[in-house]
Amino acid sequence: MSNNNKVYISELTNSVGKEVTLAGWLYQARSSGKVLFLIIRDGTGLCQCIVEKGKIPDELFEQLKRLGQESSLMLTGTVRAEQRSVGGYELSVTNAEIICPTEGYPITPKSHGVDFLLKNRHLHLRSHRQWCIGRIRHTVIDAIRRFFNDNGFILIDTPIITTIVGEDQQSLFEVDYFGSPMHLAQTGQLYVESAAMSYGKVYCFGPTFRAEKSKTRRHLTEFWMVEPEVAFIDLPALLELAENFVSFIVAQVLQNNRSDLETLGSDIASLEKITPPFYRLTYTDAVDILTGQKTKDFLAEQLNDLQTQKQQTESRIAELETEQTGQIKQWKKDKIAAELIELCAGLAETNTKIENNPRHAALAAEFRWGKDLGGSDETIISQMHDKPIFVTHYPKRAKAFYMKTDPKNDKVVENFDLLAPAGFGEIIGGSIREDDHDLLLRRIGEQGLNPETYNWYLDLRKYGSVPHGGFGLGVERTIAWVTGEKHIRQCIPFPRMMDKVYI
RNA sequence: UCCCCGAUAGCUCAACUGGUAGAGCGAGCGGCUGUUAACCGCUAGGUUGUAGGUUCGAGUCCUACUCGGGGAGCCA
Repeated sequence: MSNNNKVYISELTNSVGKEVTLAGWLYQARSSGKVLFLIIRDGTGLCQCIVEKGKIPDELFEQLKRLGQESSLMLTGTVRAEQRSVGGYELSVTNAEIICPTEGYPITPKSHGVDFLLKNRHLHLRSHRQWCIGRIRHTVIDAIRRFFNDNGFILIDTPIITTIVGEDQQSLFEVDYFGSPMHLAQTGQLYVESAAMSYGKVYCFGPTFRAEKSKTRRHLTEFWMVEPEVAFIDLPALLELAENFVSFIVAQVLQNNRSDLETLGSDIASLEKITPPFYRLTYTDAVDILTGQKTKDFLAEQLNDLQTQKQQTESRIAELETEQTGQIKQWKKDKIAAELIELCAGLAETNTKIENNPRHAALAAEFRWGKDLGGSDETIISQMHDKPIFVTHYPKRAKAFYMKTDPKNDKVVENFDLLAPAGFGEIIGGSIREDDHDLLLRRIGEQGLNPETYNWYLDLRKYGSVPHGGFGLGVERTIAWVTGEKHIRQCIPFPRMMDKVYI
């Protein structure tokens, strides 16, 4: 077969009426006697290919009819616009070449469990949803680089094997470095700070490792983080940078991945609202909100909604169960059974929320100034807003040693978290850094860290110290928020979770 | 670290208070010229996570363990 007319599915719009060759994998196949409907994927999209008996040799028709899912093949035919077809185009096949016939591909077009799919992650990446998420991930990462590169930032690659504790000593991954204990980087921040004193505006972007014993939908032990750092910046300007940055990422995804977002069922209308300015709250405001009547009412209303939702689901389940016992076709029964499984899963989730609601309400009401905001507190604040929220000026004792004490109030630091809206929670943490040598040294001591390890970091405060600051954005959390994907593990090709690495 | 739930065919799940282990998908064979997770007929496919216990009898009850899911805590 000649490869001269080979095109990608994404380019079919330019080939209507022409004879072309597609090379790809069989994603799905249906047959209706003398017509085969083969859906092909080639990495750029899906295309339904029509094979009619009589238009190709009989022997080839029989081979194609028996072809298993994920067989690789090349199909030649004429391109036609077709509304009914996935992607909007169809290929009327005139010739075909089977490259590798496949039998027993484990991931079928039916539903599968989480564990099974993670064990088959190397194959699951081919599935349509995962493919869409991967394309959005690509856009997010490209947008991150583009934003900083176009705004005068210099990329600095920070080390992965390191001696310093950037965040928390409990969550370090130890590495045996020729007999000496070292660990994997929890952040590149301290290194980008020194680079900021050379270039002014810098960022690092790479994998980050945290051995947190957190088994939640928002945690990975290996994740990607981008950390800009700017010399001569104050907190208001840093917030402005962060909101422009996040808005740019969302805009790029909306521009480049609209069909992926649609496939995933993402909330596009909400994403379109993500423009500066974002909401700004101080930690103290947040505490007032959490302990105030508004939150009480909000949670009570939410509980009400959940109860209604629960009742609706339950009556629907009862309805289906009655229907199931009647005289109906077996396939119809199975459809009902499948719907029931889905409804029951939804019901379980609603029940968990109902169970958690009073607990979260109690936690919020009893919240006292000085504690770090818990996961549920963040969720509540984020649910009460339709745009991202900056929470600034946290109590000093809940935060890392390098954050600058607020000159106007020495109980708080000049930091911020950015909470994504609609209950998603934190995607950015950042701060102005302590630039006074003696204050920083004291903070290092207070945290029980060894000052000698930080000699080079303290040097930055000895030789031309300037006000500076930066933040870190979690890539997978951002992708999960933008796509509406429930679990962060779907947002990285090969996830590493607490106690669990599949492949 | 704690709490809750689960483990049955390759996959997703049934099997009421203990009584012969089933269905769909997938696989194989056959039918159907416009299917959208197509449909219809037939066939194959199981030591019910592991180890013990109770019982005439255990997928079902009890104990321990292993693995998984969800949540809490903790944490960007």
